[in-house]
Amino acid sequence: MPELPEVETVRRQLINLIRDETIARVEAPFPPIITHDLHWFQDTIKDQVIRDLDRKGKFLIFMLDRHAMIIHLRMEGRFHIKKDEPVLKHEHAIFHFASGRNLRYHDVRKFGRITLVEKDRVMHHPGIAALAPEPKHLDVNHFYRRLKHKRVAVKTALLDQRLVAGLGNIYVDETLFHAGIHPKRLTSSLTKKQVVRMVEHATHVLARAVELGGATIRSYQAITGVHGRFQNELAVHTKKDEPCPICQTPIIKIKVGGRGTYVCPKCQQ
DNA sequence: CCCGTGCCCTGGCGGC
DNA sequence: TGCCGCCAGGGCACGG
Repeated sequence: MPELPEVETVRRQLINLIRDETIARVEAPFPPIITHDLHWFQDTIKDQVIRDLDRKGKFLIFMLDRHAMIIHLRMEGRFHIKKDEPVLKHEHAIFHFASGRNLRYHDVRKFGRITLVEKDRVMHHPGIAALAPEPKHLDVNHFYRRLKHKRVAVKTALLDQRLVAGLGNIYVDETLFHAGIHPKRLTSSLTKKQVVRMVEHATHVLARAVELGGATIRSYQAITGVHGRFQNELAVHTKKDEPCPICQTPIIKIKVGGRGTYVCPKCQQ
């Protein structure tokens, strides 16, 4: 669920809490979260200092001394800063700092992944290497040409991080609503004008959501006690049977590419 | 190469 | 009240 705005919110909040902390020890009660031999990971990360926290698409990148730790939160990964509290059921990695505090990675569904690479190899991480630019940095002509040559639903294309980075289920539904485009439309049938409009709305929706600290729906929460406010501005996502904010027609929920999708059947043709 | 499907995983919810 | 079965979904592996 965390998409670009939620991951960016986590990044902004977390960096102020962990910058300059030294990682003294790592516990991993559920080792598969870490995509390496656990002992190698623990030995390699030990004594490195957290210098910065970056983001590429939905990936968080902890910049250490010699290595970068790349974390994808997937559906419901989150972080908490704690001290001596007991380890909870869904805390799958605990980074103990020399200061006595620790950073805990919490993930009920265990979908998230943690990878450690040498700093100059970040761009070789397969997920990051394949990332397209975010909407605000897209070359619209190039994007339009790529869409022209595909035979997939536009929603499927917008979710494909190799075509455009940062959008997930929530922001794709919102983008397509504001652009007045039906999620099942084939990308090859879109006009240049529609693609331009779509990219503009994606850019705007993401920027506005970042401004509001992301959307808090279902389980997403950035850091303990902190809630985003973008959910108050959602036009269609999660709004089944509620009136369309433009034409009052009830919003319907359909499936597109296996994903739950909210649409105004009148505004989106 | 392109596209569709299934997998990972668990809490929550609907149905009875 | 309790239990069963199914759904949610980002990224990736796999197969046609």
